[in-house]
Amino acid sequence: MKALVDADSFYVSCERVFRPLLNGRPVVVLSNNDGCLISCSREAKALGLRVGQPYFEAAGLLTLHGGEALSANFSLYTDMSARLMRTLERFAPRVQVYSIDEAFLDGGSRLPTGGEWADWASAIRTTVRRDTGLPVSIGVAPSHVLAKLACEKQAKHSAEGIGILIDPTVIFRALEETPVEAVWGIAERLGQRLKRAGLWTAAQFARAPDPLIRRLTSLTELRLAWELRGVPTLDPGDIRAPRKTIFCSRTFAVPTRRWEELREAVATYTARAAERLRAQRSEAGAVRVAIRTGLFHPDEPFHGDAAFVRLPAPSAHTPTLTAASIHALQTIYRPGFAYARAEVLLAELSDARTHPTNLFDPEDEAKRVRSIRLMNAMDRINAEYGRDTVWTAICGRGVLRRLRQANRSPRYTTCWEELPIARAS
DNA sequence: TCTGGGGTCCTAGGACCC
DNA sequence: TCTGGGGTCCTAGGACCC
Repeated sequence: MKALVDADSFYVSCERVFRPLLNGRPVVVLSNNDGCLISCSREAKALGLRVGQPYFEAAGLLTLHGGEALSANFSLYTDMSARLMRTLERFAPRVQVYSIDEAFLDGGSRLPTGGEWADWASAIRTTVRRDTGLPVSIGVAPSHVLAKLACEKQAKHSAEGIGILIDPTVIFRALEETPVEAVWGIAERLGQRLKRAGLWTAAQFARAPDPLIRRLTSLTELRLAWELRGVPTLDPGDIRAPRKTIFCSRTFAVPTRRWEELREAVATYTARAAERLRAQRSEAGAVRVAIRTGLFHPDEPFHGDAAFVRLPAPSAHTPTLTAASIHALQTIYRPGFAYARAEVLLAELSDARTHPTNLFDPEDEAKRVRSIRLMNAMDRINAEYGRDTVWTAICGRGVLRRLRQANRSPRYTTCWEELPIARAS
């Protein structure tokens, strides 16, 4: 049996833990630059607001109903997520962290059987609420996709916040009531393709012959069908496992035509990505840089391009990676365009601990060891005294580094200066 | 005026090899 | 008219997730 634990409106709930006055009101959390909605409270959803919607479309309605929009505070959310996952580890031998706000708990000898699933799930909800302040919904079923369905279709709509899909007739009824594009892993495009072939509901999809599914879609969707039949075929992975690629990108608060500013941005994103690279003890074998102009200005000429550069040897050394990414940028930059976004991708990652020692060139090897020590020192200083305490000069302090964040809450749990203060009254 | 930032997996097709 | 058969590796792009 699998259980999916999913925090309700996670980012909004994190904010509410420290500002209970936000409870019961329409609240949204915004993406970087206060661009889009990335989390909506139940009350905000009731107003018709949706994740992904641009903020300027939602602002009026939100104000009208006494709502509030908060800038994203990822330091807070990341820390709250870690607290949530630690709490869940008390309830199952195996916890697979699937995203910042979801985890699968896997059945084991410590889990109850039969009719006790609801009690077990209920205990999890109570404990998480007490220890972290976060509301969660829980779905229990024989496979990951069914657990997700139990969570989305039943738990989220019930007062208890718990959905159980174990009995085959109950499962089948739930599948009949679920449109095929509401299945986890099937979105609009695939949904249309399946419906054109007559598969309108999750039940029809699950019962379709394998060759038909395979002809219409890929292997991924065939596995989904098996999951809906109650056979686990998916390994949802764990976000704490080492990443295979590391990505850092931003849309600029103000577009730029200047090479120097673009170079600063690319250098900065490379440094950020390299920091995460070292945190997971990896090295990158290649760097990919992409830039593009804005998407929403039809009068501005469009240009977008990407370049992939392979390094002579895998590296986690920020200056080495930066030199590669700036070289890549040089090959794609075209003067005169108003660039609105840059991306840096570190690829071909390998384990830094297995980097072969260069026995034949002791000098080169000594240089490599020194560079690792330097990077470690930089990371430790920035961890202790704040992210931008030391940085490489090419990153600059340019305008592109700043984001619009009109309404960011304090980093209540990760910054001494911003701890909440309790006063006796 | 104002539209995010991460990831994963799969497939098709091109280039190349013998 | 008729133009092999088997492989690998790489990349772009599609589709999905939160």
